[in-house]
Amino acid sequence: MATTVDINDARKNHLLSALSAEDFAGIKSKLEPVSCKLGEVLYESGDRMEYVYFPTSAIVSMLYIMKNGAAAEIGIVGNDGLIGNALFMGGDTTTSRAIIQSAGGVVRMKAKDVKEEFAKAGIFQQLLLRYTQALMTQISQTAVCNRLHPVEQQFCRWLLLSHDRLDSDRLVMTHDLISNMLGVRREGITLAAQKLAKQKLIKNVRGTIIIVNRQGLEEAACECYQVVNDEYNRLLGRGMSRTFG
Amino acid sequence: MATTVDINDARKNHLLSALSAEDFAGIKSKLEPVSCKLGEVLYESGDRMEYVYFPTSAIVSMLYIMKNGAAAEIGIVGNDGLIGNALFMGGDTTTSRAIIQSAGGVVRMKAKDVKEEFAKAGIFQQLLLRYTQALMTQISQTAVCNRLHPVEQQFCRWLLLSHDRLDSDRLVMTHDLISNMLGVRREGITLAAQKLAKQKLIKNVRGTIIIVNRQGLEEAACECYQVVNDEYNRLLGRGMSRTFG
DNA sequence: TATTTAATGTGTGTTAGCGCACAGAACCTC
DNA sequence: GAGGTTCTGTGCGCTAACACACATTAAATA
Repeated sequence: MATTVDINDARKNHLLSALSAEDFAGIKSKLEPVSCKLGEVLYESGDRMEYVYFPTSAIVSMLYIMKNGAAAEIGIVGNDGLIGNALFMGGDTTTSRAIIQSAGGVVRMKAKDVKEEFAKAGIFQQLLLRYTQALMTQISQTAVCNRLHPVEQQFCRWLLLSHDRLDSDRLVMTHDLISNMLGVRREGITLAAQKLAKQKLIKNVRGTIIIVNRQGLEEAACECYQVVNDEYNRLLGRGMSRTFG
Repeated sequence: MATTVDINDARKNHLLSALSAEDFAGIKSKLEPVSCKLGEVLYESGDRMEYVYFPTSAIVSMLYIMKNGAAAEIGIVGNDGLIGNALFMGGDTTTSRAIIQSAGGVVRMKAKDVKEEFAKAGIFQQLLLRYTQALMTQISQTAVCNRLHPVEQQFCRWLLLSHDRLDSDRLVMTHDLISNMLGVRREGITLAAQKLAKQKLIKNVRGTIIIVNRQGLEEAACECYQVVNDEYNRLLGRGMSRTFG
Protein backbone atom coordinates (compact mmCIF):
# COMPACT_ATOMS: atom_id res chain seq x y z
CA MET A 1 0.00 0.00 0.00
CA ALA A 2 1.78 3.08 -1.23
CA THR A 3 1.10 6.22 0.70
CA THR A 4 -0.99 8.48 -1.46
CA VAL A 5 0.29 12.01 -1.65
CA ASP A 6 -1.74 15.08 -2.20
CA ILE A 7 -0.78 18.71 -2.23
CA ASN A 8 -3.53 19.29 0.30
CA ASP A 9 -1.53 17.22 2.74
CA ALA A 10 1.04 20.02 2.78
CA ARG A 11 -0.59 21.59 5.78
CA LYS A 12 -0.01 18.47 7.80
CA ASN A 13 3.47 19.89 8.07
CA HIS A 14 3.51 22.18 11.08
CA LEU A 15 5.73 24.78 9.52
CA LEU A 16 3.51 25.11 6.50
CA SER A 17 0.38 25.08 8.61
CA ALA A 18 1.77 27.92 10.70
CA LEU A 19 1.52 30.17 7.69
CA SER A 20 -1.63 32.23 7.27
CA ALA A 21 -3.96 31.08 4.50
CA GLU A 22 -2.74 34.02 2.48
CA ASP A 23 0.95 33.33 2.94
CA PHE A 24 0.42 29.67 2.19
CA ALA A 25 -1.43 30.49 -1.00
CA GLY A 26 1.63 32.43 -2.09
CA ILE A 27 3.88 29.38 -2.07
CA LYS A 28 1.43 26.56 -2.66
CA SER A 29 2.19 26.35 -6.36
CA LYS A 30 5.86 25.81 -5.58
CA LEU A 31 5.24 22.74 -3.45
CA GLU A 32 5.34 19.28 -4.90
CA PRO A 33 4.13 16.23 -2.99
CA VAL A 34 6.26 13.10 -3.05
CA SER A 35 5.91 9.69 -1.48
CA CYS A 36 9.00 8.23 0.18
CA LYS A 37 9.94 4.64 0.93
CA LEU A 38 11.82 3.40 3.96
CA GLY A 39 15.55 3.73 3.46
CA GLU A 40 15.28 6.24 0.64
CA VAL A 41 18.04 8.84 0.74
CA LEU A 42 17.04 12.48 0.30
CA TYR A 43 20.59 13.82 0.45
CA GLU A 44 23.94 12.21 0.66
CA SER A 45 26.68 13.94 2.63
CA GLY A 46 28.19 16.60 0.42
CA ASP A 47 25.41 16.52 -2.17
CA ARG A 48 24.37 19.83 -3.60
CA MET A 49 20.82 20.17 -2.34
CA GLU A 50 18.17 20.53 -5.00
CA TYR A 51 15.16 20.72 -2.71
CA VAL A 52 13.98 21.50 0.76
CA TYR A 53 11.66 18.76 2.03
CA PHE A 54 8.73 19.31 4.38
CA PRO A 55 7.60 15.95 5.74
CA THR A 56 3.87 15.52 6.04
CA SER A 57 3.82 11.97 7.34
CA ALA A 58 7.32 10.61 6.65
CA ILE A 59 10.06 10.70 9.27
CA VAL A 60 13.59 11.52 8.24
CA SER A 61 16.81 10.76 10.07
CA MET A 62 19.92 12.85 9.75
CA LEU A 63 22.87 10.49 9.99
CA TYR A 64 26.58 11.05 9.99
CA ILE A 65 28.52 8.19 8.43
CA MET A 66 32.14 7.71 9.44
CA LYS A 67 34.81 6.62 7.02
CA ASN A 68 34.78 3.14 8.53
CA GLY A 69 31.04 2.89 7.99
CA ALA A 70 29.98 3.42 11.59
CA ALA A 71 27.05 5.79 11.83
CA ALA A 72 25.20 7.89 14.34
CA GLU A 73 22.08 9.93 14.20
CA ILE A 74 22.26 13.67 14.62
CA GLY A 75 18.59 14.51 14.52
CA ILE A 76 15.09 13.37 13.67
CA VAL A 77 12.72 15.40 11.52
CA GLY A 78 9.07 14.75 10.92
CA ASN A 79 6.02 16.83 10.14
CA ASP A 80 7.32 19.30 12.71
CA GLY A 81 10.10 20.52 10.48
CA LEU A 82 12.07 20.41 7.28
CA ILE A 83 15.15 18.89 5.72
CA GLY A 84 17.68 21.05 3.94
CA ASN A 85 18.52 23.93 6.28
CA ALA A 86 21.88 24.30 4.61
CA LEU A 87 20.14 25.63 1.52
CA PHE A 88 18.88 28.80 3.09
CA MET A 89 21.70 29.06 5.59
CA GLY A 90 24.07 29.55 2.70
CA GLY A 91 25.97 26.27 2.75
CA ASP A 92 24.17 24.30 0.02
CA THR A 93 25.54 21.01 1.36
CA THR A 94 25.74 19.20 4.68
CA THR A 95 28.11 16.65 6.11
CA SER A 96 25.24 14.32 6.95
CA ARG A 97 22.91 12.00 5.12
CA ALA A 98 19.14 12.44 5.22
CA ILE A 99 17.39 9.09 5.06
CA ILE A 100 13.76 8.05 5.36
CA GLN A 101 13.28 6.35 8.69
CA SER A 102 9.57 5.89 8.33
CA ALA A 103 7.85 5.78 4.95
CA GLY A 104 5.35 8.47 4.14
CA GLY A 105 4.76 11.73 2.38
CA VAL A 106 6.77 14.89 2.05
CA VAL A 107 6.28 18.02 0.02
CA ARG A 108 9.34 19.50 -1.56
CA MET A 109 10.29 22.93 -2.83
CA LYS A 110 13.03 23.72 -5.31
CA ALA A 111 16.24 25.26 -4.06
CA LYS A 112 15.74 28.37 -6.14
CA ASP A 113 12.21 28.90 -4.86
CA VAL A 114 13.25 28.40 -1.27
CA LYS A 115 15.98 30.96 -1.61
CA GLU A 116 13.63 33.42 -3.24
CA GLU A 117 10.98 33.03 -0.59
CA PHE A 118 13.56 33.19 2.13
CA ALA A 119 15.00 36.39 0.71
CA LYS A 120 11.66 38.10 1.11
CA ALA A 121 12.56 38.29 4.77
CA GLY A 122 9.00 37.68 5.87
CA ILE A 123 7.15 35.15 7.93
CA PHE A 124 8.52 32.29 5.89
CA GLN A 125 12.07 33.30 6.71
CA GLN A 126 11.26 33.67 10.38
CA LEU A 127 9.68 30.25 10.44
CA LEU A 128 12.66 28.60 8.80
CA LEU A 129 15.10 30.27 11.15
CA ARG A 130 13.12 29.40 14.22
CA TYR A 131 12.92 25.82 13.13
CA THR A 132 16.65 25.75 12.56
CA GLN A 133 17.14 27.03 16.07
CA ALA A 134 14.94 24.23 17.40
CA LEU A 135 16.88 21.69 15.40
CA MET A 136 20.12 22.99 16.87
CA THR A 137 18.72 22.30 20.29
CA GLN A 138 17.87 18.78 19.27
CA ILE A 139 21.34 18.18 17.88
CA SER A 140 22.96 19.69 20.97
CA GLN A 141 20.92 17.51 23.24
CA THR A 142 21.87 14.48 21.19
CA ALA A 143 25.50 15.36 21.78
CA VAL A 144 25.00 15.65 25.51
CA CYS A 145 22.86 12.55 25.70
CA ASN A 146 25.42 10.51 23.79
CA ARG A 147 27.99 11.57 26.29
CA LEU A 148 26.19 11.18 29.56
CA HIS A 149 23.33 8.72 29.36
CA PRO A 150 23.05 4.95 29.16
CA VAL A 151 21.74 3.32 26.01
CA GLU A 152 18.42 2.39 27.52
CA GLN A 153 17.52 5.98 28.31
CA GLN A 154 18.66 7.13 24.92
CA PHE A 155 16.52 4.49 23.35
CA CYS A 156 13.52 5.86 25.26
CA ARG A 157 14.31 9.37 24.10
CA TRP A 158 14.55 8.13 20.55
CA LEU A 159 11.27 6.25 20.74
CA LEU A 160 9.52 9.32 22.07
CA LEU A 161 10.93 11.64 19.44
CA SER A 162 9.86 9.19 16.74
CA HIS A 163 6.47 8.60 18.27
CA ASP A 164 5.81 12.36 18.38
CA ARG A 165 6.36 12.53 14.66
CA LEU A 166 4.12 9.60 13.85
CA ASP A 167 0.35 9.29 14.01
CA SER A 168 0.48 5.71 15.14
CA ASP A 169 1.73 3.70 18.10
CA ARG A 170 3.44 1.22 15.80
CA LEU A 171 7.03 1.95 14.86
CA VAL A 172 7.98 -0.22 11.92
CA MET A 173 11.66 -0.60 12.71
CA THR A 174 14.03 -3.47 13.31
CA HIS A 175 16.40 -3.42 16.24
CA ASP A 176 19.19 -3.46 13.76
CA LEU A 177 18.02 -0.27 12.11
CA ILE A 178 17.55 1.47 15.44
CA SER A 179 21.00 0.43 16.57
CA ASN A 180 22.40 2.06 13.46
CA MET A 181 20.62 5.28 14.27
CA LEU A 182 21.82 5.34 17.82
CA GLY A 183 25.29 4.20 16.91
CA VAL A 184 25.24 1.19 19.23
CA ARG A 185 25.16 -2.59 18.83
CA ARG A 186 22.04 -4.35 17.72
CA GLU A 187 22.19 -6.55 20.81
CA GLY A 188 22.16 -3.46 22.98
CA ILE A 189 18.83 -2.42 21.50
CA THR A 190 17.38 -5.93 21.81
CA LEU A 191 18.30 -5.93 25.48
CA ALA A 192 16.89 -2.49 26.12
CA ALA A 193 13.72 -3.34 24.21
CA GLN A 194 13.27 -6.44 26.33
CA LYS A 195 13.64 -4.49 29.53
CA LEU A 196 11.08 -1.93 28.41
CA ALA A 197 8.73 -4.69 27.32
CA LYS A 198 9.01 -6.32 30.75
CA GLN A 199 7.87 -3.01 32.22
CA LYS A 200 4.94 -3.00 29.78
CA LEU A 201 6.08 0.26 28.23
CA ILE A 202 6.42 -1.18 24.75
CA LYS A 203 5.66 -4.41 22.95
CA ASN A 204 8.13 -6.08 20.64
CA VAL A 205 6.77 -7.67 17.53
CA ARG A 206 9.09 -8.84 14.82
CA GLY A 207 10.08 -5.76 12.88
CA THR A 208 7.87 -3.45 14.88
CA ILE A 209 7.85 -1.74 18.23
CA ILE A 210 4.49 -0.83 19.67
CA ILE A 211 4.25 1.98 22.18
CA VAL A 212 2.03 0.73 24.97
CA ASN A 213 2.59 3.16 27.80
CA ARG A 214 3.69 6.51 26.53
CA GLN A 215 3.62 8.17 29.95
CA GLY A 216 5.81 5.44 31.37
CA LEU A 217 8.29 5.84 28.54
CA GLU A 218 8.64 9.51 29.31
CA GLU A 219 9.44 8.64 32.88
CA ALA A 220 11.99 6.07 31.80
CA ALA A 221 13.73 8.52 29.47
CA CYS A 222 16.42 10.95 30.49
CA GLU A 223 15.63 14.62 30.83
CA CYS A 224 16.92 15.17 27.30
CA TYR A 225 13.62 14.34 25.68
CA GLN A 226 11.74 16.89 27.71
CA VAL A 227 14.31 19.61 27.12
CA VAL A 228 14.04 19.20 23.37
CA ASN A 229 10.29 18.92 23.46
CA ASP A 230 9.89 22.04 25.56
CA GLU A 231 12.16 23.98 23.26
CA TYR A 232 10.21 22.90 20.19
CA ASN A 233 7.02 24.01 21.86
CA ARG A 234 8.51 27.30 22.90
CA LEU A 235 9.89 28.08 19.47
CA LEU A 236 7.26 26.53 17.27
CA GLY A 237 4.32 25.74 19.46
CA ARG A 238 1.08 27.51 20.12
CA GLY A 239 2.90 30.74 20.81
CA MET A 240 4.06 30.72 17.25
CA SER A 241 0.61 31.01 15.74
CA ARG A 242 0.26 34.26 17.62
CA THR A 243 3.61 35.52 16.42
CA PHE A 244 3.09 34.40 12.89
CA GLY A 245 -0.71 34.41 12.77
CA MET B 1 47.46 41.41 33.84
CA ALA B 2 44.10 42.25 32.35
CA THR B 3 43.80 41.91 28.62
CA THR B 4 43.52 45.35 27.12
CA VAL B 5 40.60 45.77 24.79
CA ASP B 6 40.34 48.12 21.92
CA ILE B 7 37.63 48.59 19.34
CA ASN B 8 40.30 48.24 16.70
CA ASP B 9 40.68 44.64 17.79
CA ALA B 10 37.23 43.99 16.42
CA ARG B 11 38.65 42.91 13.12
CA LYS B 12 40.59 40.15 14.78
CA ASN B 13 37.25 38.42 14.68
CA HIS B 14 37.00 36.62 11.38
CA LEU B 15 33.35 37.36 10.83
CA LEU B 16 33.85 41.05 11.32
CA SER B 17 36.98 41.04 9.23
CA ALA B 18 35.10 39.40 6.39
CA LEU B 19 33.05 42.55 6.01
CA SER B 20 34.19 45.13 3.53
CA ALA B 21 35.66 48.30 5.04
CA GLU B 22 32.46 50.04 4.12
CA ASP B 23 30.14 47.48 5.70
CA PHE B 24 32.26 47.38 8.80
CA ALA B 25 32.17 51.15 9.12
CA GLY B 26 28.40 50.89 9.17
CA ILE B 27 28.33 48.82 12.35
CA LYS B 28 31.54 49.86 14.05
CA SER B 29 29.81 52.36 16.32
CA LYS B 30 27.55 49.59 17.60
CA LEU B 31 30.40 47.40 18.77
CA GLU B 32 31.69 47.56 22.30
CA PRO B 33 34.94 45.88 23.35
CA VAL B 34 34.95 43.94 26.60
CA SER B 35 37.61 41.96 28.42
CA CYS B 36 36.60 38.56 29.80
CA LYS B 37 38.07 36.48 32.57
CA LEU B 38 38.33 32.72 32.69
CA GLY B 39 35.11 31.20 33.97
CA GLU B 40 33.02 34.26 33.27
CA VAL B 41 29.52 33.40 32.09
CA LEU B 42 28.17 35.26 29.07
CA TYR B 43 24.77 33.60 29.13
CA GLU B 44 23.13 31.18 31.45
CA SER B 45 20.75 28.60 30.01
CA GLY B 46 17.39 30.25 29.51
CA ASP B 47 18.70 33.80 29.93
CA ARG B 48 17.21 36.39 27.65
CA MET B 49 20.18 37.40 25.54
CA GLU B 50 21.14 41.04 25.69
CA TYR B 51 24.11 40.90 23.37
CA VAL B 52 25.79 39.00 20.62
CA TYR B 53 29.48 38.49 21.36
CA PHE B 54 32.23 38.35 18.76
CA PRO B 55 35.39 36.97 20.39
CA THR B 56 38.61 38.64 19.31
CA SER B 57 41.01 36.68 21.49
CA ALA B 58 38.81 34.97 24.09
CA ILE B 59 37.55 31.41 23.64
CA VAL B 60 34.04 30.55 24.70
CA SER B 61 32.59 27.15 25.50
CA MET B 62 28.96 26.29 25.05
CA LEU B 63 28.03 23.86 27.80
CA TYR B 64 24.89 22.01 28.61
CA ILE B 65 24.40 21.44 32.32
CA MET B 66 22.23 18.56 33.44
CA LYS B 67 19.92 18.77 36.42
CA ASN B 68 22.33 16.63 38.43
CA GLY B 69 25.18 19.01 37.64
CA ALA B 70 26.92 16.85 35.05
CA ALA B 71 28.00 18.88 32.06
CA ALA B 72 29.12 18.44 28.49
CA GLU B 73 30.38 20.79 25.87
CA ILE B 74 28.36 21.35 22.73
CA GLY B 75 30.70 23.66 20.88
CA ILE B 76 33.73 25.91 21.03
CA VAL B 77 33.72 29.44 19.68
CA GLY B 78 36.70 31.73 19.26
CA ASN B 79 37.64 34.56 16.94
CA ASP B 80 36.18 32.49 14.13
CA GLY B 81 32.62 33.09 15.24
CA LEU B 82 30.08 34.54 17.58
CA ILE B 83 28.00 33.70 20.61
CA GLY B 84 24.27 34.33 20.62
CA ASN B 85 22.87 32.80 17.46
CA ALA B 86 19.50 32.41 19.14
CA LEU B 87 19.07 36.16 19.03
CA PHE B 88 18.88 36.46 15.29
CA MET B 89 17.42 33.01 14.79
CA GLY B 90 14.37 34.18 16.67
CA GLY B 91 14.68 32.22 19.87
CA ASP B 92 16.19 34.82 22.20
CA THR B 93 17.36 32.15 24.62
CA THR B 94 19.32 28.90 24.48
CA THR B 95 19.36 25.79 26.60
CA SER B 96 23.11 26.03 27.06
CA ARG B 97 25.55 28.12 29.04
CA ALA B 98 28.24 30.21 27.37
CA ILE B 99 31.33 30.37 29.52
CA ILE B 100 34.80 31.82 28.96
CA GLN B 101 37.22 28.95 28.48
CA SER B 102 40.21 31.13 27.77
CA ALA B 103 40.44 34.71 28.97
CA GLY B 104 40.63 37.46 26.38
CA GLY B 105 38.73 40.06 24.46
CA VAL B 106 35.36 40.08 22.80
CA VAL B 107 33.33 42.81 21.16
CA ARG B 108 29.65 42.81 21.78
CA MET B 109 26.64 44.23 20.02
CA LYS B 110 23.27 44.94 21.57
CA ALA B 111 20.38 42.61 20.79
CA LYS B 112 18.37 45.39 19.21
CA ASP B 113 21.24 46.43 16.95
CA VAL B 114 21.94 42.87 15.89
CA LYS B 115 18.33 42.34 14.94
CA GLU B 116 18.26 45.59 13.02
CA GLU B 117 21.40 44.81 11.08
CA PHE B 118 20.26 41.27 10.47
CA ALA B 119 16.94 42.46 9.13
CA LYS B 120 18.72 44.44 6.43
CA ALA B 121 19.17 41.07 4.75
CA GLY B 122 22.61 41.97 3.46
CA ILE B 123 26.11 40.64 3.84
CA PHE B 124 25.89 40.77 7.61
CA GLN B 125 22.92 38.47 7.60
CA GLN B 126 24.56 36.08 5.19
CA LEU B 127 27.66 35.95 7.35
CA LEU B 128 25.70 35.21 10.49
CA LEU B 129 23.72 32.47 8.82
CA ARG B 130 26.76 30.86 7.30
CA TYR B 131 28.47 30.86 10.62
CA THR B 132 25.45 29.29 12.23
CA GLN B 133 25.57 26.57 9.63
CA ALA B 134 29.23 25.95 10.45
CA LEU B 135 28.43 25.81 14.13
CA MET B 136 25.74 23.24 13.46
CA THR B 137 28.35 21.08 11.83
CA GLN B 138 30.57 21.40 14.86
CA ILE B 139 27.74 20.47 17.20
CA SER B 140 26.73 17.55 15.01
CA GLN B 141 30.25 16.25 14.93
CA THR B 142 30.46 16.56 18.69
CA ALA B 143 27.39 14.37 18.93
CA VAL B 144 28.88 11.74 16.66
CA CYS B 145 32.27 11.89 18.31
CA ASN B 146 30.74 11.50 21.76
CA ARG B 147 29.03 8.40 20.53
CA LEU B 148 31.75 6.65 18.61
CA HIS B 149 35.22 7.69 19.70
CA PRO B 150 37.39 6.97 22.71
CA VAL B 151 38.22 9.75 25.13
CA GLU B 152 41.79 10.09 23.99
CA GLN B 153 40.82 10.92 20.43
CA GLN B 154 38.16 13.31 21.59
CA PHE B 155 40.71 15.00 23.75
CA CYS B 156 42.92 15.49 20.69
CA ARG B 157 40.03 16.94 18.75
CA TRP B 158 39.31 19.30 21.60
CA LEU B 159 42.92 20.40 21.88
CA LEU B 160 43.05 21.11 18.17
CA LEU B 161 39.82 23.09 18.12
CA SER B 162 41.06 25.14 21.06
CA HIS B 163 44.51 25.60 19.60
CA ASP B 164 43.04 26.88 16.35
CA ARG B 165 41.25 29.60 18.24
CA LEU B 166 44.28 30.67 20.25
CA ASP B 167 47.39 32.50 19.12
CA SER B 168 49.61 30.55 21.47
CA ASP B 169 50.73 26.97 22.02
CA ARG B 170 49.98 27.19 25.71
CA LEU B 171 46.49 26.21 26.81
CA VAL B 172 45.95 27.47 30.34
CA MET B 173 43.59 24.72 31.49
CA THR B 174 43.54 22.20 34.27
CA HIS B 175 42.69 18.59 33.55
CA ASP B 176 39.71 19.07 35.78
CA LEU B 177 38.32 21.86 33.65
CA ILE B 178 38.87 19.95 30.46
CA SER B 179 37.15 16.89 31.89
CA ASN B 180 34.15 19.06 32.63
CA MET B 181 34.05 20.27 29.05
CA LEU B 182 34.28 16.79 27.63
CA GLY B 183 31.93 15.36 30.20
CA VAL B 184 34.39 12.71 31.41
CA ARG B 185 36.36 12.03 34.60
CA ARG B 186 39.35 14.13 35.48
CA GLU B 187 41.47 10.98 35.71
CA GLY B 188 40.56 10.11 32.17
CA ILE B 189 42.05 13.37 30.95
CA THR B 190 45.16 12.96 33.10
CA LEU B 191 45.71 9.53 31.59
CA ALA B 192 45.13 10.71 28.04
CA ALA B 193 47.41 13.70 28.59
CA GLN B 194 50.16 11.41 29.86
CA LYS B 195 49.88 9.19 26.83
CA LEU B 196 50.08 12.16 24.47
CA ALA B 197 53.02 13.55 26.42
CA LYS B 198 54.84 10.23 26.09
CA GLN B 199 54.44 10.55 22.34
CA LYS B 200 55.87 14.09 22.58
CA LEU B 201 52.70 15.60 21.13
CA ILE B 202 52.03 17.81 24.13
CA LYS B 203 53.75 18.77 27.35
CA ASN B 204 51.96 18.83 30.67
CA VAL B 205 52.82 21.60 33.04
CA ARG B 206 50.75 22.18 36.12
CA GLY B 207 47.65 24.03 35.00
CA THR B 208 48.78 24.26 31.40
CA ILE B 209 49.01 22.08 28.35
CA ILE B 210 51.61 22.98 25.76
CA ILE B 211 51.11 21.89 22.18
CA VAL B 212 54.47 20.52 21.03
CA ASN B 213 53.67 18.62 17.85
CA ARG B 214 50.59 19.95 16.19
CA GLN B 215 50.89 17.70 13.15
CA GLY B 216 51.16 14.66 15.37
CA LEU B 217 48.08 15.68 17.29
CA GLU B 218 46.09 15.87 14.09
CA GLU B 219 47.13 12.35 13.27
CA ALA B 220 46.19 11.15 16.74
CA ALA B 221 42.74 12.74 16.53
CA CYS B 222 39.71 11.12 15.00
CA GLU B 223 38.46 12.27 11.63
CA CYS B 224 35.97 14.53 13.41
CA TYR B 225 38.41 17.38 13.76
CA GLN B 226 39.17 17.48 10.07
CA VAL B 227 35.52 17.28 9.08
CA VAL B 228 34.68 20.31 11.18
CA ASN B 229 37.75 22.20 10.09
CA ASP B 230 37.08 21.58 6.41
CA GLU B 231 33.51 22.70 6.78
CA TYR B 232 34.55 25.92 8.51
CA ASN B 233 36.96 26.61 5.72
CA ARG B 234 34.41 25.86 3.08
CA LEU B 235 31.75 28.06 4.63
CA LEU B 236 33.87 30.83 6.08
CA GLY B 237 37.31 30.46 4.60
CA ARG B 238 39.08 32.23 1.82
CA GLY B 239 36.23 31.50 -0.54
CA MET B 240 34.05 33.66 1.63
CA SER B 241 35.96 36.85 0.94
CA ARG B 242 35.13 36.38 -2.70
CA THR B 243 31.48 35.75 -1.99
CA PHE B 244 31.21 38.61 0.41
CA GLY B 245 33.57 40.99 -1.37
C1' DT C 1 4.36 -26.79 2.71
C1' DA C 2 9.35 -26.75 2.38
C1' DT C 3 13.04 -23.75 2.12
C1' DT C 4 15.32 -19.67 2.64
C1' DT C 5 16.08 -15.27 4.68
C1' DA C 6 15.56 -11.83 8.13
C1' DA C 7 14.98 -10.66 12.87
C1' DT C 8 15.60 -11.60 17.47
C1' DG C 9 17.44 -14.02 21.62
C1' DT C 10 21.38 -15.58 24.36
C1' DG C 11 26.14 -16.60 26.09
C1' DT C 12 31.14 -15.64 26.86
C1' DG C 13 35.00 -13.05 27.29
C1' DT C 14 37.06 -8.29 26.88
C1' DT C 15 37.66 -3.47 27.54
C1' DA C 16 36.89 1.54 28.30
C1' DG C 17 35.51 4.38 31.39
C1' DC C 18 33.51 5.09 36.05
C1' DG C 19 33.59 6.01 41.22
C1' DC C 20 36.21 6.28 45.03
C1' DA C 21 40.28 6.90 47.80
C1' DC C 22 44.43 8.71 48.66
C1' DA C 23 49.51 10.00 47.77
C1' DG C 24 52.63 13.25 46.01
C1' DA C 25 53.88 17.55 43.86
C1' DA C 26 53.54 22.39 42.72
C1' DC C 27 52.06 26.67 43.98
C1' DC C 28 50.20 30.36 47.06
C1' DT C 29 50.06 33.00 51.34
C1' DC C 30 51.22 34.32 55.59
C1' DG D 1 59.98 28.38 55.43
C1' DA D 2 55.37 26.56 57.52
C1' DG D 3 50.99 25.49 56.33
C1' DG D 4 47.23 25.29 53.36
C1' DT D 5 45.31 24.67 48.76
C1' DT D 6 45.09 23.18 44.23
C1' DC D 7 46.56 20.24 40.85
C1' DT D 8 48.24 15.70 39.15
C1' DG D 9 49.43 10.74 39.63
C1' DT D 10 48.06 6.05 40.77
C1' DG D 11 45.56 1.96 42.33
C1' DC D 12 41.39 -0.96 42.73
C1' DG D 13 36.95 -2.82 42.07
C1' DC D 14 32.80 -2.26 39.22
C1' DT D 15 29.69 -1.81 35.25
C1' DA D 16 28.08 -0.75 30.61
C1' DA D 17 28.87 -1.63 26.32
C1' DC D 18 31.64 -4.09 23.04
C1' DA D 19 32.96 -8.07 19.70
C1' DC D 20 32.00 -12.39 18.26
C1' DA D 21 29.48 -16.69 17.90
C1' DC D 22 25.54 -19.09 17.39
C1' DA D 23 20.55 -20.70 18.56
C1' DT D 24 15.80 -19.76 17.77
C1' DT D 25 11.84 -17.92 15.75
C1' DA D 26 8.98 -15.38 12.37
C1' DA D 27 8.15 -14.09 7.88
C1' DA D 28 8.80 -14.29 2.81
C1' DT D 29 8.67 -17.04 -1.35
C1' DA D 30 9.15 -20.91 -4.10
